[in-house]
Amino acid sequence: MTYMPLGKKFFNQPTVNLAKALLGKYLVFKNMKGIIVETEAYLYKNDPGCHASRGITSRNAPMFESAGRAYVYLIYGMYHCLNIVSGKKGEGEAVLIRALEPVAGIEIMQKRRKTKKIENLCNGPGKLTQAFGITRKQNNLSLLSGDFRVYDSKIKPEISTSARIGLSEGKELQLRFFITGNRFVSKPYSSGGK
DNA sequence: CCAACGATGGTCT
DNA sequence: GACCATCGTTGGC
Repeated sequence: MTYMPLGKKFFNQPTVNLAKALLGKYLVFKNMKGIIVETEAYLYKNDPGCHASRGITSRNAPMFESAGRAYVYLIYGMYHCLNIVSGKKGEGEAVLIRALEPVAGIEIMQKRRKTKKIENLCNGPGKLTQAFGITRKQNNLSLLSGDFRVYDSKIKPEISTSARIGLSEGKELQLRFFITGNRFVSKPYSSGGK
């Protein structure tokens, strides 16, 4: 690994900037590595789709911590979603990691995901946490030290923007970002987002 | 190809 | 008791 892990300064940029800046960077957890190819921003102001929009609760408390932590929660009783907390302490903002291009630890991911197909290992928020073995044990963990980090890269991706996926509120906001044309970006489910 | 549905459990009202 | 920042499967064309 020739690149450096990113620190405070990187995570402290405004949430939308961070959501875009994360594209093309490496997410590293233990022996697994992937290139971030799809993110969504969740804001504290005028964003009813954000978990933090109705104030602090026991679930969303990590979102109100300082930038650079993991916020991991259980969704639909069986999957986990990984966010990176951003914004100022007390605001309640985060970036959802929605898809990765697998780089290392692929055999473990294939075993956990019960498929050999590389494109199907990390192309969705519930899939990438399953592939990486990320659960609520990683909730509120700092990415500023230890074996859970974001590494810099030289990749300068072309970025596309769209509405976020799967929300019942805040659907109109254009806060989803992904690398244009990347084949590891999540596929929309035909049942059409609720 | 696309549309529909159930699994499954924590969190919030 | 309702709601979910999801996914795999099923069934029709």
